[in-house]
Amino acid sequence: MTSTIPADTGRRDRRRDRHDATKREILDAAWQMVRADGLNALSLRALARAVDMEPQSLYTYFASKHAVYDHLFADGNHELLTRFEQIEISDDPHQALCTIARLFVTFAAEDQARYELLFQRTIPDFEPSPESYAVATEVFSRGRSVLTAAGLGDDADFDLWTALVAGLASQQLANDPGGDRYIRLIDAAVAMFAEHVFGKVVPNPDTKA
Amino acid sequence: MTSTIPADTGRRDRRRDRHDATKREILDAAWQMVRADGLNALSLRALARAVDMEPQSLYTYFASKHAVYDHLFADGNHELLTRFEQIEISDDPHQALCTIARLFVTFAAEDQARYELLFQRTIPDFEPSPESYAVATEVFSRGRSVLTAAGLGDDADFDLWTALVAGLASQQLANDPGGDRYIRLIDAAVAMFAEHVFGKVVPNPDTKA
DNA sequence: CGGTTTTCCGAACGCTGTCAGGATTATCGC
DNA sequence: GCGATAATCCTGACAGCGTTCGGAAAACCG
Repeated sequence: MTSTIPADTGRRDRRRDRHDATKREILDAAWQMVRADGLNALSLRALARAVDMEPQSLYTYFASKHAVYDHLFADGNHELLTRFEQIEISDDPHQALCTIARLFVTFAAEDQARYELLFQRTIPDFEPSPESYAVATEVFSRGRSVLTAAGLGDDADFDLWTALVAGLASQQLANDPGGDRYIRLIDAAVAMFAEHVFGKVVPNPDTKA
Repeated sequence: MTSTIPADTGRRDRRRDRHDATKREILDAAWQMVRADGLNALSLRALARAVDMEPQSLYTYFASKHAVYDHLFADGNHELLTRFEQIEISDDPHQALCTIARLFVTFAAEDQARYELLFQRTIPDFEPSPESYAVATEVFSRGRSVLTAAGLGDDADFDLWTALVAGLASQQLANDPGGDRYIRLIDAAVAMFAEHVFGKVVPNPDTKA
């Protein structure tokens, strides 16, 4: 983090570093609050209190409340993107689908507020900025490329896939938050999907009841 | 509407009738507003303006803003319940599944605000009252009974089913509001599900690439 | 140190849901 | 129809919200 080399160019940057650090601190506090009280319950006054500021001072770092949401949106997508990069995708199509489905559903189930922010339109007029949306698009295309690598180029198949995975995630959060009632259906769901799109019944010991 | 018979018991009821009529009028205005501006954008002051009242007068009819949401919640579930009762369910399991899936997804796609209210937790601290929740439960059990009639008694199968249908609905609203990009996948999705749970491959020309 | 930029805060505006108290209105028993 | 009663409505107000303005304070620069 803190470089020991006092570079020539590092003078003007120090202010920017401090600025970004404070920004990060505010965002972390915001995450904590939305996780505790829900996405829509976030208040700038409470957020300022959490970071020991007056509410107006937040406007030094964020142009508006929506800008805070926007950075949280980008945060969440970056996190998901990182997980995509860290994970190893099998050559076996069925296995690859299982991996990616599990990745997404568990990611969604971890944090209700984050899920709402990233995948639902919970906040009245919020629309991600182009920069934040670009991250989301990157995540999306990564997921899509895994599907095509598995031999699924058809748009309808992909839409069906996203519907299936999104359904598992949303039901998990809505009907069994903190549990695994729908998470443990992932393998069966993927098997169902694979049977359908690959046309053949793939032997899968995990799906046996 | 206006009965010509001045019944003996109809004296004290007239007040109640007027009361309920105004309530209905307020709720209709509320529906209109949430449909136009989103569920969370509803304001009691704007609502009062729409029905030509002072904001405080609304409290004669509803104990709080949440109470308004609660009645909208019950409204929506009643509507869905009505559709369930009006529709004819085929004896053929596959056909029955198609019907019920189409019923639900189109219902969801019709009204984003209603969908959020009924099936997502968009409003910070809203929780339906026991009476309203009872309607939702009734809807749920109707859906479930159709599934069992189709020969699906397994809990996991039912959860997979709800996830699939909910996924189609949520994706339709999120990615193609007003369109039919996911609605037209319903038959394919049901076929996929039927193949999986009934164990046999049903001939379905639609899923061919 | 002087000058510049960044950060912070006091005050305020219009909005929100909600409560208390009184006036107005509609209904009831007679 | 009249007085009593209950339902309805409005005036006024409170605390909280996101946000803006203008100036003070602080940090940084040469």
